[in-house]
Amino acid sequence: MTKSPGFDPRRTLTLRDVSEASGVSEMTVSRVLRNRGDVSEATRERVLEAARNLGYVPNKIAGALASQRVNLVGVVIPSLSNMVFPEVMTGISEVLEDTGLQPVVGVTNYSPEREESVIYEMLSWRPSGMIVAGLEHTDAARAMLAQAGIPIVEIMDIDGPAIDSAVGISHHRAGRQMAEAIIAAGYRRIAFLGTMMPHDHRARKRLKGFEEALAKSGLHLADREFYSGGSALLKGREMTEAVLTRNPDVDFLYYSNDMIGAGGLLYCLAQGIDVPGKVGLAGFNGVELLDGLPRRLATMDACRLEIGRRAAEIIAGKRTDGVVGGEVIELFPTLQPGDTIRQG
Amino acid sequence: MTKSPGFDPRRTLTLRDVSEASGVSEMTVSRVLRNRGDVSEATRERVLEAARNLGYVPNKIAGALASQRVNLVGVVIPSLSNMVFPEVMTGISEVLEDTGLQPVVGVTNYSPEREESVIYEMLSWRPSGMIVAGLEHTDAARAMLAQAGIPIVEIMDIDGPAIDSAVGISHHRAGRQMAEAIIAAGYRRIAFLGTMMPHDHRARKRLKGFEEALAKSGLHLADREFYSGGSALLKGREMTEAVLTRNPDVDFLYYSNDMIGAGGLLYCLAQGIDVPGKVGLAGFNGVELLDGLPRRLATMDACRLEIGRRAAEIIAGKRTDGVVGGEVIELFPTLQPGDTIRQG
DNA sequence: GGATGTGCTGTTAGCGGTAACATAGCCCGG
DNA sequence: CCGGGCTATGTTACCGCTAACAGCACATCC
Repeated sequence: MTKSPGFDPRRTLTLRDVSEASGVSEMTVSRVLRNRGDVSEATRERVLEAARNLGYVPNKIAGALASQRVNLVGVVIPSLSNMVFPEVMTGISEVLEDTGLQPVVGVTNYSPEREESVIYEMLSWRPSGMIVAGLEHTDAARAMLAQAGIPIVEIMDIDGPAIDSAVGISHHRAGRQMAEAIIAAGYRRIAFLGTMMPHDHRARKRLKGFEEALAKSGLHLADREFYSGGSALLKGREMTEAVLTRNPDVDFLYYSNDMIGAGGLLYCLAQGIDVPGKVGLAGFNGVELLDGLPRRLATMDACRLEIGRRAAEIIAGKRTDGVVGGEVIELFPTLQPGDTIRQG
Repeated sequence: MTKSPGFDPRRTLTLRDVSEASGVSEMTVSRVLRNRGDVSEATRERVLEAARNLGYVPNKIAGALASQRVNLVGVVIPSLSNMVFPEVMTGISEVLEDTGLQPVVGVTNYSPEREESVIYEMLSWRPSGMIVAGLEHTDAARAMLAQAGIPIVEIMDIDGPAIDSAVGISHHRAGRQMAEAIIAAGYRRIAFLGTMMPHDHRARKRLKGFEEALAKSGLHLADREFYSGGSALLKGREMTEAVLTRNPDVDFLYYSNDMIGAGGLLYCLAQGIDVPGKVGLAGFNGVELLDGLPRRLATMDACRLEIGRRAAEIIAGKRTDGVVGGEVIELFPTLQPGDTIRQG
């Protein structure tokens, strides 16, 4: 027994069904449904009513093939679970909302191979544009994107050559700035705690900038600790304990993201360690979560919302302009010292 | 000046281009690219080489239209930013990975109207199946889904009638169980702290079950506090302070999610309140984040990963089976007492 | 030797829409 | 009363690919 009601909608509906039900040509129905071209008010209503009664849902596959237009924007990001990309998505959606464009996300889990295949899949749907996180891609992926003939925006990072357009911050500079602030505050025995993912290029660039700035002041990392997987908050705690046990005279902990930084902060507070007096702490991203912690962790916001917005604007704009040249937009994150860096 | 290399890829490539480049018919190229039907090893290689050289990316729009098959599964969820749905997505992706099916997410922000339009958009791409969070939808949305002629799986919740299949837990029961555990532990003056979103039906059902269980023991909520927006961790803190100030003799705080529960826990610890002696706490979801907290918050996991997996399995299975009837799978969350409920 | 595969490739006819171009009715001015 | 310019609708030819079938060469079997 099927669960369908009285009449049988076995075959999926097409324009023809609506056209027959309303006594006009398929073309007229198409026009009504897309609000394009002139249709008399009378027929418009007749058609809409017929469509509604039948429960007709247009077939975008056919429409897209015929019109050579697809109102989709591919968004390729490494992960959904770290609070940073959802916010980028929010920015993108906000802007795309009233452009008729729709974002479609693909997740790569920081794997270049997976990214390549996600990009391939997406391009095979012939989207109107692509937004891809990062500047590092396989050669094949880069080639596909370059040849696609649609606007491409690489986001988050601008430390490197872009395929077309790019919107992001300089992670290298961000790392440097943080190091400078830490040194200025008088810390000298500085440790780094971060992810082990070889493909988190942005974390890597921050660390590089950070170390360069240390070197400029004649310093080098006193210790470093890496992790992968698991609860970032817990890992932050554990790593912090490991570093402070191994190296009790370390006076600053620089975390590659806020989540492990928060874990570290909670650990220090629980141990009664004087923060920021004896040990200073800093993370990266400016995630909302920090607002709820007992003490404000120093961080640097990554302009995530703004990056999403700008990227979407480029896609939406280019579609109308037909502009060819790529533009690179650099955003500047602000250092939020919070309460975990000594003032002075 | 265009940024294209030597030859000009102005027109996007089609099967014909590959067919001409390799000297076989379009059909043969199509067969090679899809690994379907017999093609001699010699031609297969010739075709693949030509395709690779040209940088050909198949047009799935055309393919889908011709074959009447779309390897997409629509996933409609209320939000990406609360850590619960990303995990569901993980489960879905895991299972879909090797079925040739691909998930496409749509986000509704807990708005029924937005959900309706997201569903409409998705159905217009004629996906192979749909996974939709929750059982509550507009009449129109429900009708569209029912008529679509594809497997529909409603997830997260099973307290109500499903359109087709459903995978989830009983939030009503979950609320009840938590109340029973709390009462059994000897708490009597119990407050609820949660979201204000009228469309978070699952939180609502948990509260309902919770109150019913209280009533059965002759109890009723001593206080309640609602919020919306902002950092959940911070809100949890603030709400907890508000409740405990207004009502100093409250001895248990039941939170509608782990994030505000975590905020509350941090607040209580900072205030030196005896947890779970003077005040007990419990949240809901079993998010990973809790692992990193100074004390383990009592919670109930919502089986998110498992829900995603099962839902995807139903979609993947039905496609091959052609089974019609809908199945309802109830999962049973386990109560994790943590350290914030007195041990009786 | 003719029937019967079997392995490979090509041909034809759409899939369900839409762009572009008719066409038909109507109003208008001269 | 005719040409011209509407507005409202219909016709035709695809969009790029694939299902289904057809064809052909060669091997196999009685």
